[in-house]
Amino acid sequence: MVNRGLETVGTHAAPLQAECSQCSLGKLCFPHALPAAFQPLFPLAKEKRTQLTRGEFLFRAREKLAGLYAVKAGFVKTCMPLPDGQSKIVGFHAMGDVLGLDGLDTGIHRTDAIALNGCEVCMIPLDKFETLLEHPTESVHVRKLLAREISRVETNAAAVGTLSAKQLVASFLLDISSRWEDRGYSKLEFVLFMSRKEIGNFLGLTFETVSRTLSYFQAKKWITVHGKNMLILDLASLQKQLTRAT
Amino acid sequence: MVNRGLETVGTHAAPLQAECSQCSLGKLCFPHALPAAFQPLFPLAKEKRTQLTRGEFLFRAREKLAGLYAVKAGFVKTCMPLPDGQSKIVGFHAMGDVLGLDGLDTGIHRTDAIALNGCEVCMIPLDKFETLLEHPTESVHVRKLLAREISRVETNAAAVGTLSAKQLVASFLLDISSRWEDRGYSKLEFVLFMSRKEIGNFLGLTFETVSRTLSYFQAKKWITVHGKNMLILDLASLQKQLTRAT
DNA sequence: AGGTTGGTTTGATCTGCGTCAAAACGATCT
DNA sequence: AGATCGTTTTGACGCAGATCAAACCAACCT
Repeated sequence: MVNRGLETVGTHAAPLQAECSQCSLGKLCFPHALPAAFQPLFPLAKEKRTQLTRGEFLFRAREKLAGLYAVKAGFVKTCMPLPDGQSKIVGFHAMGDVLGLDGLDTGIHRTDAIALNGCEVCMIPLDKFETLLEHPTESVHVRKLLAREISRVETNAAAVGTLSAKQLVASFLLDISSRWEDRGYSKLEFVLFMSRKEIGNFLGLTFETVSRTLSYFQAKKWITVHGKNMLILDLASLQKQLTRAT
Repeated sequence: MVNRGLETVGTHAAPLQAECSQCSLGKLCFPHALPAAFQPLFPLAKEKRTQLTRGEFLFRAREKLAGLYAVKAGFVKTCMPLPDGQSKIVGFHAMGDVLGLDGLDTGIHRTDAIALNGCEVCMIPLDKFETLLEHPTESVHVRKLLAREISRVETNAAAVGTLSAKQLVASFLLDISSRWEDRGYSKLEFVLFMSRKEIGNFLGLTFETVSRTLSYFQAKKWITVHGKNMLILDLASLQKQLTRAT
């Protein structure tokens, strides 16, 4: 297998292995939609709805934070600009996800948020948000949102810096699958809402490698792909990719 | 150069490039020590001081969150267990850094925190922490800490998934350098407080590659290394590594 | 001192994935 | 229908970095 500087922590490796579904690299793609924390926060802000079309910016890096956003429908990607003028996708977001947290410390966004398709978002202006925070319950919710985002990104980072191409693509599919399931859709059949290029960018791979890997999975009869239409035939084999070596 | 699925965002690449020091990959290694937010939070908790020796755990993944910790002296690494029993370092932490935020949403740690050398930490028990949060000013500080941590990890992730080995090692050195400077020490001469293996783990490289890269930098007369003793001879050339292609 | 242990350096190979290239496919236009 | 454009697939090739291996060094023993 590929070993990029990983070390085994002998002290507690065995017991952890069994129950480590929390820290698993399955949850790769979306922030966990937080219905519980999300519900109490956003109804008040319902009036501020926006429609976006594919490619439109919800906000841009280096821009002043105007408020927080919740995705109501459609899909959004967040991208971090790199020093050389390129851009790296750091997350895909769907209904129920909250965006804009990245600007909460400095008041300035560090990422671009771009609509992947026609989508609808609502926003809480910053001042309204801050008065909301005076309620301790709201304050807790926001803290949880932030902590959860840390989990997501950290897990992600661990994955991208560690796994092989096959493992990355597998965990990407599994993540989407479990997200779909959480939202009440089929976990075995869904439509990818982003291009191979975007998947590659997100995972730190080229789109050719993504394509090849999907073809490989298909040859193994683990999935069926036609363009963006995904059908998972053998979930277990995909999951095994994550624990086993290549 | 190495291109792993990056795309250029044409719309605003040019203007960003100039002022993009915020999002730069320079700040790779530590969370930003937050003296401003840190000071008001922790004096109250001074009584709970702990000494740790090399290799000791401050807390473990899957353990219940007992409180938050502040590093007073020495160095700590945080590691995320992977499904296969290995472990990936997600951060190095020094004096002034706050640890334990990763458990704030679920109440359970997702990472191990392990002392790299003899070090001293103080902690705020969870209940005391929560009463503290009733003060709006403290609450804001904590929110900023969390948001800042998101920045750190996200920037990190973008780097590890994107840069070449030389770029990664260069940005690692530059990050430590700037941290040292922030804390009032020399930015050109310092002692690495972690092994090559740990650097490799953190950056997603093997220790051999880290070693080779350091030797390469030395051959170029950009640095001098003797074991863990680092002397930076040509900061500018290291920085150029980040913007230019290999 | 000599021996052991763990970290570091350096060399020699191997391979996964990036790169270059071309063909196939799908969507949208006229 | 055909033409154009972007996306996806597939192939051939090369290279950065992983792997295997051996030598070296420092810190610690006894």
